[in-house]
Amino acid sequence: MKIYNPISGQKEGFVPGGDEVKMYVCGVTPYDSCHIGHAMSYVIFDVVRRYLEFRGYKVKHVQNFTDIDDKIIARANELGIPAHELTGRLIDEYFEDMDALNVKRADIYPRATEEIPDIVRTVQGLIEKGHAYEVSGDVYFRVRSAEGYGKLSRRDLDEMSVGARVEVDQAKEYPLDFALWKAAKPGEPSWESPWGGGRPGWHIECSAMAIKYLGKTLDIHGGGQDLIFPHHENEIAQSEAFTGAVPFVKYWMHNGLLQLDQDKMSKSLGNLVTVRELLQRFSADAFRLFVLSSYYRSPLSYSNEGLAAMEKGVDRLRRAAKVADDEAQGHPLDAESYRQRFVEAMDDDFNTAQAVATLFDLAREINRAREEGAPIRDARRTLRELADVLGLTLEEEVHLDAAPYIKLAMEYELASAGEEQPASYYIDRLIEKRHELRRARDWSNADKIRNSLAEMGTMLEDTPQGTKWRQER
RNA sequence: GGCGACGUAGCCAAGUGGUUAAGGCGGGGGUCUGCAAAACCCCUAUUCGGCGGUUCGAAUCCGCCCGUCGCCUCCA
Repeated sequence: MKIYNPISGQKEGFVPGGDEVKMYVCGVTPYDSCHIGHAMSYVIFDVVRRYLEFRGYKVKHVQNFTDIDDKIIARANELGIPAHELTGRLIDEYFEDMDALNVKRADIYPRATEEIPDIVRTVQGLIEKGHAYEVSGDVYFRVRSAEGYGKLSRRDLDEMSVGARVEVDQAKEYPLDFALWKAAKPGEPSWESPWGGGRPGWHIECSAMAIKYLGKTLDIHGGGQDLIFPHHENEIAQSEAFTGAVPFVKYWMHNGLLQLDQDKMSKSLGNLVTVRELLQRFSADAFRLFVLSSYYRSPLSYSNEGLAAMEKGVDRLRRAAKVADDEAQGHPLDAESYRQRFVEAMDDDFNTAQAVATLFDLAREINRAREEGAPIRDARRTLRELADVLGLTLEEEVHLDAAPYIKLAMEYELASAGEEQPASYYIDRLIEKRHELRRARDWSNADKIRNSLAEMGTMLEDTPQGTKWRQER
């Protein structure tokens, strides 16, 4: 396997440090609902994790919640609730959203507020080693003391136009020094520390938690490209300074950002689509396919048209994965070459676009073999297995409101008012009715039923095994 | 201003030195069907933003130009 390493700028062979792949993914700061940019990132790293497991690696996956920061405090104040109540609520929502997207849960989800002792210990260690200093209750990291600062984001301290966009804080020794610990202002949530009441700075909790749960050296550390600077650069600086182990991370992975209407989708710009809004219109499979049809490092532009196209595509895969096997005779379709292509693609820095293409080719081959009457059971199983590596369930998500179907069934005297069978019951009745009409060669009335159902998104297909229906979104 | 990406068919998107430039969506034609739908088959970029250069050979390497975007500030 090869993974692109942003520090060297090249794809490098993947060799984990031990038996277990140590993987850390930057989690969310829960001050608002998850949007599809987050979803994209977590889908990508979910696939990284699934693929590693598929390849036989044992993976320990840790993902944090930064559940204390300025925005959380501001938002909680706005809503008039304690910060922990806000974050608790949003973390629950996060899990619901990710479950709906079929994102596997990480092994551990540490929260900054529950790791304060370790964070304090880390800050203290950095002070003792001369990499950090305290100024009236705040503690800053001494960027100048960090070996190779800027190696991830390719920045040179001397060339950075300090203060060009941010006001320089006079308390710091050096403008780019960043806060490890922030003294609490009155009324803010705070924790005790050797420097008085306060809370952790943004970057330190990731280092403290990663080191605590995964050790001094991580195999994979993931996040959005927007985290490269300053977040990940600072994580490297403080982690390496604290543990002395270099590198802190063997393979950094950064996903390109999701764009909407030409701009990056972000909370601060307000141009976002939440995961819930997305899932009202499209299936999780369609979204995953959308994300996985391009390279994880490239930016991607969200559009409803694009998602709709993926919905059609995923439908093809679903059908191929579902088709009946019958009692086919002859040489079974061998899907081994497709599995190989899939593995080859994924081995090359998770080339999911090629992997997806392989799935479509296999689907076509399955359909063709079925038409020729060859056994396809094994091939279908392979399709499902490979789809699962990409987190695609290939299951239809049908939840129909029975009311319009009852109404239609009543027109044909197939139901009476007050009945409450599920929608599928009435669809079956209507299909039977249509059969009668077709047997009587009353095509126009038979077509009328089919058209009425189609208007509700229920599409009929006449096959040798009888009439089947499926629901379109 | 500094750093970094990217520009491939109607749309999305792989491919990064050498047989016919993946795949999806859309479009056209056909097979099947009462008609459809689904599925399958065929077609849909002689060409990879533009101009030069290196090379036996470039979408792929180099230079310049044009255009788009991200980061440099909270962000997945």
